[in-house]
Amino acid sequence: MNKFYITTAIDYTNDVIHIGHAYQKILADSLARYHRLLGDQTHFLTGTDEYGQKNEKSAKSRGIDPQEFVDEISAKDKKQWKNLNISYDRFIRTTDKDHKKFAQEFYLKSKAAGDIYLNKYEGLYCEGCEAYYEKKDLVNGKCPFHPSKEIQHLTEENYFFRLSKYQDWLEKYILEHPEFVWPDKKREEILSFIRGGLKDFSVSRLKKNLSWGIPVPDDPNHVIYVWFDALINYLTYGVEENCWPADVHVLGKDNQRFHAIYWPAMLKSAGYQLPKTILVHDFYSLGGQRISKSLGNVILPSDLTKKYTTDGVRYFFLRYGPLTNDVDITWEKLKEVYNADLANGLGNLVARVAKLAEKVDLHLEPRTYNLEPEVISHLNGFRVDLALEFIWQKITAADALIDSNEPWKLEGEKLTEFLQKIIPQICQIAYNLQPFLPETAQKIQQQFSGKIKSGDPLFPRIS
RNA sequence: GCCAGGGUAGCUCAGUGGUAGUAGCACGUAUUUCAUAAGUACGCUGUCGGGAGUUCGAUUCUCCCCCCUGGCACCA
Repeated sequence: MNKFYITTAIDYTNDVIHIGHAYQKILADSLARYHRLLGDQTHFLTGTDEYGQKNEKSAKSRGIDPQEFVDEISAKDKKQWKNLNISYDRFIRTTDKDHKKFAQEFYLKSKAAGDIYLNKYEGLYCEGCEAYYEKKDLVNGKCPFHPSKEIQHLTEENYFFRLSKYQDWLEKYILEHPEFVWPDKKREEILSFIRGGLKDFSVSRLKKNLSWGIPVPDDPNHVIYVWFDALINYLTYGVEENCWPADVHVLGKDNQRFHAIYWPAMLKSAGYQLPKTILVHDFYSLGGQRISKSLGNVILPSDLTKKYTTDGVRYFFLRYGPLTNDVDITWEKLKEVYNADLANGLGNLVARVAKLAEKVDLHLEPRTYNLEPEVISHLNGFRVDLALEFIWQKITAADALIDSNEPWKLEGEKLTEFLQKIIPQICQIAYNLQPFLPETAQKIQQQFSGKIKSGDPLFPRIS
């Protein structure tokens, strides 16, 4: 039996997730469901990233304890995922006990390898961004994002990870393993970044400045920097479940550098195998605007599912989502796709055939179905969009077959005969839809088993 | 500024050295009535970003220019 271990990025808990994050989870979920269908021993991990200054600050502004704060956000995220039918096997939180322990062990392993050392970090610090800036990045001596705040000149003692040591090794590794970063375009970006030179990065913060973090195990004055700790979540679960290395890390392009550069170097340092593929997807924009809290255009996945159903949203995202390109989303487009592909397409096909079958009181013998070779080949290459496009061609073909046979003019034996031909085709379509639209696939399979009845529309048309 | 990828029908995009597409949506016409005013068939529209060059011939190759997007380290 094959093993398949897939992860998503874990979401930062300073605020609830939005549709940008949702694309990633749905994508990973459909791949996980696909591998379960293949019979692979599948592990699907998602979760939340809960330490760091932003979390601590957000909690303070609400006047509550950080743990209480991240508990709340984490629970809200989980609700969103449930609403989208995300079939994760574990929801990991970086505040989980096993993760804390594992992250500390990892840190020590990397240190024992000689890759962690103490140094001084000097820099221009913006409190709003909770980040250091180079002088050249400032606008009139102020932070470009928080011009009202004063830039602070800080010196802080940090532990550093010796990333520079891994530069040549990593470049060679990526060249020799073209499947390591997907798609190609992103791999080129990573390579050019590596060639620009890798600098050591800090992996700790002083506890007196930031207490909300995992303690550095051999220095009580420090906590582990969020990035270093967060990446390790994949390994925490992977080692426990004995499914490391991961087959796919699914993440957004904002995270590609951390996953494609820091993470492999960290793993190499601590003596672990590298994940097989880093799948980097692009972003949604909303009516031409970047999705962001400050623009006030954040949409929750639950806002969309209310109107378009869970599978409706899954379909739209998977078929037309930002897999290898940024994609602009509008309510208008969503409605058009819903009506054209789901109501008029899949839903109507099922409805018209079910009604005909009901007329002759048809019973069908159970049959087995299989994934189409084209679907398999597209999914092995992560192209959920092309897989769905292929399935929709089958839907159109089924509609055309119905029209050319005019079954509504047939009666008795002849009608039964035709239905026995067309219904398995629809069931085959439903079988292939399982990774993408699990509820709908199941409904169709149920409707066409045993005594067939016409029922409520799968996707009522929206005007 | 540097690097990468793009600019093709109203929209989203595919594509090729021989006056563009088997594409989907939208639109139009016909047709059908089993179905969610759904389906099917047929059709419409484009100076293929601008200019120059190579070529018998370029949307496709080369050069220049314009525009868009992304990356250019501690932004989960």
